[in-house]
Amino acid sequence: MYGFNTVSLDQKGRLAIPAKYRSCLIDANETKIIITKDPQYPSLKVYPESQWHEISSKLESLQGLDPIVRNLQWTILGNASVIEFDPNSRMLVLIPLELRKYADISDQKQISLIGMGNKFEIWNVNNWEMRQTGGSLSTEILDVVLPESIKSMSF
Amino acid sequence: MYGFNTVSLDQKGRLAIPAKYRSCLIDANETKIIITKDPQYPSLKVYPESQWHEISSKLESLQGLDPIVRNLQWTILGNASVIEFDPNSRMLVLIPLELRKYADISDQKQISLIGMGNKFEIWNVNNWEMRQTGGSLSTEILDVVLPESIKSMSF
DNA sequence: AAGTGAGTTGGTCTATAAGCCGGATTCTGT
DNA sequence: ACAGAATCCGGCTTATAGACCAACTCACTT
Repeated sequence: MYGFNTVSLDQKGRLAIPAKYRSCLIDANETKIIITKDPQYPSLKVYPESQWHEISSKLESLQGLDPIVRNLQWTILGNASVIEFDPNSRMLVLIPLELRKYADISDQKQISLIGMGNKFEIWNVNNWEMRQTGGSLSTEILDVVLPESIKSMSF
Repeated sequence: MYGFNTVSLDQKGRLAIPAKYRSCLIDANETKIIITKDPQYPSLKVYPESQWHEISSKLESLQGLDPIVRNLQWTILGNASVIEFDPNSRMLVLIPLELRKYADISDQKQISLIGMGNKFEIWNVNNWEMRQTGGSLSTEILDVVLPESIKSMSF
């Protein structure tokens, strides 16, 4: 799952996974994807199930009453939407309104998909453009000094 | 058990566990859940029995005269409410008034449920909204420097 | 230029949650 | 101890949101 795509959301907020990504998922025998918030930027991340399993178990094992850790857990785990799909279908997935609002795509028709190998990201077209050209985004969510324990982790 | 839900309490303070969570509990052969206070924030935590067993035994084994530890034990263990449910029903559970007051949902119709994998949390909708957007909550309970012994634990 | 595959849209149907209601059990007061 | 009342618990009905299905259009390929 690599590369850039511009696709459209329909009026119901549904996204059809592009064929390129779809075939990757099928080849890897994935049957579920998980959509959740990106803790740093106003965007969404989409993981195949196996990948999600890694992420979430790492995150859940981060114990502690540290507010930053709890924030990460809330953001990523607490907003995860698990979606099971039929490999034969078009993989039409409904992105929950809460997540659409977060990524600022609730009233957008066009959105950007960015393939990152084992996951892909969903961006507001304008925000992605700004990020590419070094402009400032409408919001940057997590802007704190991370504890060493999680600095080296990827989500 | 992942993701965000807004559900309603009925006039008597009862909560119907959402189907998403319900199926997870059934799959894991759980028949009891434990509701208790979150020591840090005005919210409640709901554990399936097996998970609770881990948490509570860790917490009970913490010996010492440290006031913070005793506080944690009082808050978490002392407020735990064990609820047995029928896997065939809607899993309607009555949240004790004391706990409803604590989470500031005693006169609320809508509440937020946040799935955290092996547990989920119950929040006042407004408090959750504030937390998400970085605003301040009506109360933050435990805001102290934690001893090393419990810093690494999660409840 | 036609056919195939992908993207998009709309409609329908089912599963789930919310509200209502009645029965049962417990607690209290006499 | 018994009766009344209040609280707790399960079932039933209705409305709605989400999942499924099918068709249409556009673009690309041969």
